[in-house]
Amino acid sequence: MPVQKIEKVDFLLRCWEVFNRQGYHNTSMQDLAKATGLQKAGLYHHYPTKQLLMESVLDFAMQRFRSYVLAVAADTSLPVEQRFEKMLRRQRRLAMLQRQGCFFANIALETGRDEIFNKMLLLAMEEWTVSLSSLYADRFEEADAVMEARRVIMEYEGAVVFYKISGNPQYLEDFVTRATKAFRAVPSIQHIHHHTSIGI
Amino acid sequence: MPVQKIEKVDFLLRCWEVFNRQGYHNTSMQDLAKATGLQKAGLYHHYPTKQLLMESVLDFAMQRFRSYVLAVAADTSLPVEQRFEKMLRRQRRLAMLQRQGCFFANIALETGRDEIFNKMLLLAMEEWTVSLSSLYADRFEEADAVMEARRVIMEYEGAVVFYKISGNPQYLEDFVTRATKAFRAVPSIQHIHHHTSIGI
Amino acid sequence: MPVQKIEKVDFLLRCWEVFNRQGYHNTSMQDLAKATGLQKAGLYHHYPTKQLLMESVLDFAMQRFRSYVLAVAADTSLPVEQRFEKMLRRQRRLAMLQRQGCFFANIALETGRDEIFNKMLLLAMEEWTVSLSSLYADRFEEADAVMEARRVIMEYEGAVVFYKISGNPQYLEDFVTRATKAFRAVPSIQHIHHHTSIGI
Amino acid sequence: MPVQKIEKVDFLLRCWEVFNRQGYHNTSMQDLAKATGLQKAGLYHHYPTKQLLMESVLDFAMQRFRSYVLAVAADTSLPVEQRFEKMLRRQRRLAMLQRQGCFFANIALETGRDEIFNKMLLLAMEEWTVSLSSLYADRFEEADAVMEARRVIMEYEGAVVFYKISGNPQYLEDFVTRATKAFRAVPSIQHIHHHTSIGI
DNA sequence: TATGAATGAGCATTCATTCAT
DNA sequence: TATGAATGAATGCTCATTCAT
Repeated sequence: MPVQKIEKVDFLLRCWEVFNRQGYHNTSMQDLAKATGLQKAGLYHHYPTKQLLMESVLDFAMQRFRSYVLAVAADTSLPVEQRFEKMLRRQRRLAMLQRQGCFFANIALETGRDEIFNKMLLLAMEEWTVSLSSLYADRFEEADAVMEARRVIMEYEGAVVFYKISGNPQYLEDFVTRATKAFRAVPSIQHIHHHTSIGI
Repeated sequence: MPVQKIEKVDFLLRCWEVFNRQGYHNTSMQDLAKATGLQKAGLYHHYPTKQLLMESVLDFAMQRFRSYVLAVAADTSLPVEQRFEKMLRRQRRLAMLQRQGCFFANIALETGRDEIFNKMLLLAMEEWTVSLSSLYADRFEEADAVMEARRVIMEYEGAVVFYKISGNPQYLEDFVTRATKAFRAVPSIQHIHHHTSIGI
Repeated sequence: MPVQKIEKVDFLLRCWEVFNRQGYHNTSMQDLAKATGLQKAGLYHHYPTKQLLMESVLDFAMQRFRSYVLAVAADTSLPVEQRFEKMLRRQRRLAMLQRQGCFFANIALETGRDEIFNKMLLLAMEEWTVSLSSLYADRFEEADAVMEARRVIMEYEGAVVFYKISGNPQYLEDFVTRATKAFRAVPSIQHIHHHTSIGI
Repeated sequence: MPVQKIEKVDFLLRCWEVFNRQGYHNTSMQDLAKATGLQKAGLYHHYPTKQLLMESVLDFAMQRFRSYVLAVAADTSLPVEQRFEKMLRRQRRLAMLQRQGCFFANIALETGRDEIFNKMLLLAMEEWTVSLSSLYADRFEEADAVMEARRVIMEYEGAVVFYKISGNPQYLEDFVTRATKAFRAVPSIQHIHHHTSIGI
């Protein structure tokens, strides 16, 4: 019963854990009630349907993803390369929590055809892309940066598939190594721009 | 002797369609009965549990994937580049059938944590990797070919995630274009070997 | 607060009737729903499984047996012989309700090998034995009183078997007559004690 | 498939074991098929319904009971007391086979109200009574012998109830001891008759 | 004679949801 | 606001039985 804000966060966190572990359809309101300590009817007091509850959870998951992963990209106190690697490492760590993989992809593949959460999920994926592309913008032009960011996210999602069915974290580790090395291999264009602007 | 109401292949195909459309947990035996024209109890005459039925469906899906996608890699009547592109195009076409994406990834992300189909799924992904790496072997050494094949499959799976929540086939199209171009950009080592062997 | 559709005692009584009439395995939750006026799902709100429901019913049956049959043994307002006969008559009456016989024996023979209700059933039989032996204590020493009580209960259970397959209440009637006569034939040791104590 | 006589006996024996272990309602045709090695449809080839199959099994059980237990009473090569004890010992041994108790009583209490096997069961119980009373005829007049035989059978059935829920064979052992001792305690009237007839 | 396939009804149990208090 | 009680529909699975071959 989220009377205070802190309790609401805790409530959504627990729901997120259950949905992430069991999937959307395989999670019952009963499961959520048990996980949160509320009565089943209590859930309906706050969220009129399971679907709307899930939307709140997706929203909550995006907020957490933003502050834990995406925020790294904006942390200008670190050099770009370090920010890039740190982001990927955090994605990886997230996927390995109880071997749940990527929450967004889990729900995407399970419910994509139902068109039920697609709007939120696509927004999440696009925000992620924009965030990561802000790092690639140091090395590529705008359009290429976005494309490369999306490509790396795709690769990550695929790595998660291999990880999830094998339980082997090496797939994720290799992904981070590979992507980071590739990132470092591209020379910064910021530098060039700098020189140019100074030169003139 | 067996006076079946439906051919086994046809039966499994219909089940595959339903599972692919609705996912494992969200598909009921009733759904499968309706789709195949059998009674619920009739399903149980042939498959003792839903899980074992799904295993047969996974097996069937792998066979079809083998003959429709993986077989292309072995078709030496075509040059390597054409085989590569043809394979990816067929993967893409498969994903776009009723916007179902990749059957293996769908089930992987939905049931991965249950460890229920992981063995079969991992075998499928590895066979796919081996098949695709046989094309990369034309450009890379053994180890690198495998790694590059796996990387491309991962990218494909990620592209499918984007496709599934957006409905936009461009994600898949771009993937095919990108991967094919990258493949063509790498010079064949067959050529070099040839020269070398002749040179000596 | 609890806005129940049916009183708990009434609910358990109806379930007891059904189980007693049809046996454990041959009674479905549907049968119990119909008999109690609840929906099937409603039953599960109160009892998580059929087995646990049955345990509650067994408990309820024991309580009723206690207050209807066993209580007679403790009613010191009646002479021992009358209490003895009254107890047996009440057992008999119970067995003849809808020709159901002895609930405990019914369930015992049906589910005994499953070891599912044995603990409760044995407790019931032992309590019954203790209760009846308190009357025999007027005629026998402790150990013999218990043995004789158990023997008479056994004879009763056998009489019920004959009654149940024949529908002929004479078997039960004869049992009551026989046991009562035998009881009366044994001289009270209370009496002897009396004389002795006076004699000294 | 009882092609030969010996196979039919074996078939019925296996069915008897299953019914005795699981009860009538809790035994499925599937269970019987598995136990006998026949196909389910094969069972229906020989017995049109489960109920009729059970009737054959009851018949078979009675035959076996006759030759294993009741036959002892007719074995005039042994003195009456030994025949009596031997009969009870065999009953007891039968009840302890896999702790199944008395087949007739099991089915009686489970299905008695259904009136479905009562005719056969009552015949069995009466034949048993007659057989045992032939031994009591050595000690009692006709009517008393029958009554006493019935009473001892009842006591046995009750002992089986205690045995089945406790698993403790002492209940059966005590029954045999008690009944045998009581039998021996009654003087033979054969002797008296002899003297009388000779005397005149 | 024997059997694999099939079925309609039913099993214990769970679902998302509603409602009176 | 919170909850115990209730529900109609559905879940995976089993039942006794039938039928074509």
